[in-house]
Amino acid sequence: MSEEKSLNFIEEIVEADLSSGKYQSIVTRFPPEPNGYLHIGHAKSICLNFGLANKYGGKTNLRFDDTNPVTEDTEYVESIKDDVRWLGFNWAEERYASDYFEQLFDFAIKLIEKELAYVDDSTSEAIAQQKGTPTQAGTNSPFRDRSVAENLELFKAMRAGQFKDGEKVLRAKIDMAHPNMHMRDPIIYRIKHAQHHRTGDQWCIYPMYDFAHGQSDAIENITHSVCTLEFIPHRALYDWFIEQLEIFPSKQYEFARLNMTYTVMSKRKLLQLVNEQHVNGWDDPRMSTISGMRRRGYTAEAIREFCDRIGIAKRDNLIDVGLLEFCVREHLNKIAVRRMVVFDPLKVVLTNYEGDGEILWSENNPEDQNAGNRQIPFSKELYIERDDFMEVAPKKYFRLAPGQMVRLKSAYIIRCDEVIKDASGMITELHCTYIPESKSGSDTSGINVKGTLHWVSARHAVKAEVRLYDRLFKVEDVGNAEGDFKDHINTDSLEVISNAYAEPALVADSSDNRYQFLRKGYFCLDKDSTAEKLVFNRTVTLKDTWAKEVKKG
RNA sequence: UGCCCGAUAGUAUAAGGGUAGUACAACUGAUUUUGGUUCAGUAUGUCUUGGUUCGAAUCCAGGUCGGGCAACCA
Repeated sequence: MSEEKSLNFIEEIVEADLSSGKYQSIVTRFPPEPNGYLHIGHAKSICLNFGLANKYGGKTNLRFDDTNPVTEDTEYVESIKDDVRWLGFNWAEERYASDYFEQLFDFAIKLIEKELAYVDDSTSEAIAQQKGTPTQAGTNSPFRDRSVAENLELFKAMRAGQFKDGEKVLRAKIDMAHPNMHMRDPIIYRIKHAQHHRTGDQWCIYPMYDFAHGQSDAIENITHSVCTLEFIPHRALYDWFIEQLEIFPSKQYEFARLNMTYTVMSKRKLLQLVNEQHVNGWDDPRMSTISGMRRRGYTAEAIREFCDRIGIAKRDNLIDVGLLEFCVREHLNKIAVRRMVVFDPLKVVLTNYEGDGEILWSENNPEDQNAGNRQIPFSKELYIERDDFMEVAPKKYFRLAPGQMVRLKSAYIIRCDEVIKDASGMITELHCTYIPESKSGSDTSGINVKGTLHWVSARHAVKAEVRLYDRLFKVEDVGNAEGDFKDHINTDSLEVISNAYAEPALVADSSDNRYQFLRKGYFCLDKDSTAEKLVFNRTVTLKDTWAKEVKKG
């Protein structure tokens, strides 16, 4: 008996609509504006919209809400399509609000004919003035009572390009005293002599969001139009247009957008980070964009799992970025092959080791027997991690220290005999003895050690660059922190290790390969890699209870 | 001061009149050739005041607190 998973409030609505017979099947849509790259907040919406259709046997359209030519671009269209596909979703149809410009224009004509829209010559300042305030009713525009004929003529003249930007707008005629500000004769068309990324210079008037979104939903027979909370006050308008235009009654439902600790989640801010070069582009691995997370090594499975776990509700939320990292680790632990890489090398000489060296074996992934084994060369001179040694070790320190023993992973137990320093007192190498009977797999030494270290053979090591990322912001709630969000940027969010030493089995060929660098974290190949130099991104660290212990003191 | 949303452990999210549960985070311990993984366990919660009811997180009323709404943005 598997436990029935509880439904979120939107699934409940869908199930009710299906069981009441209101709909036989559902149609949803994911409606990005192509003016920026998608971020993890969009992933939540994508998983919701596509997830609903998948679960209830419906379909989802990808619709670009491209009604503002000034900010939009095909570069964004392409990136958005890539990201949605990468996340693992297939849209039924690729649509554009701009596909409907002619139809939308006709809708506007219909409204004018019904005396529900008028051309207004007021300046934008005057219109803002007329709107009133939330607590104060607005006032009518002096152009509100133009005749249908005059409105028709003027609106067509607007389309024909007879006016300059801002000279005239088309407004819905509703109620300037309405308690909902959005119902106070909202602007539905404005003049913009601008090149549109798809329609070129075909149009010089463009519909506003409120006059495009709901109608586009209706045209596509969207049954459940899911959006975020800030559109709640728009719903009245959404419904009003559908009713007046007598078109398919799509319904809008709102859920709370995703906020995440140590992260900004607005296209405007992300754009600013890119433009002002606080990061290296939209796909910088520190960015909360889908493309950034992809480059960093997060998997689509992990992101989908995350979206599933955070749930859907209507209250504002701030999700711990740690949950995302948990999902990433959880997936990577199962699929990543293990390799040993030393970031900050300290030479170890095995004084009693004779011969040219030998080949040892180690498992590629202890979580997955099918992942097989690999060969690792072992020799007299090795590198270990500098902070895996302490001259004066505290209690409970299981790593190397003078006189102390540790196991080298998949190799032998060694004991530290002597610490070699240079003139400045800097430790340059460790002289150790190895225990021949302690070889992994055939250990007859009877020695038990608490610590196991990763290592590489000095002679066989391969150099690689490793990029370590930390959170981009220093404060938890960036959105509500004092001052400008850029004041809180973590200037130490990128650390580059240009000469890490890797075992020779680390010959990455694709960023689809996921690695766990033993005791270090999960890594993937970066696109900056060349034949001469491999570059790895740290996707996420391993959980580190020892570091926590040290911190506690 | 108008209209609209919301309020359950630290953070999220369930329970739809009948035992407040789950996950992450935290903390104990066990296992471990990764101080990883896994496993076992602990602590912490219904905004408030009334009402309805045998019984309220849930229904009703008042309050409090938080958020949104006055772009020719979406």
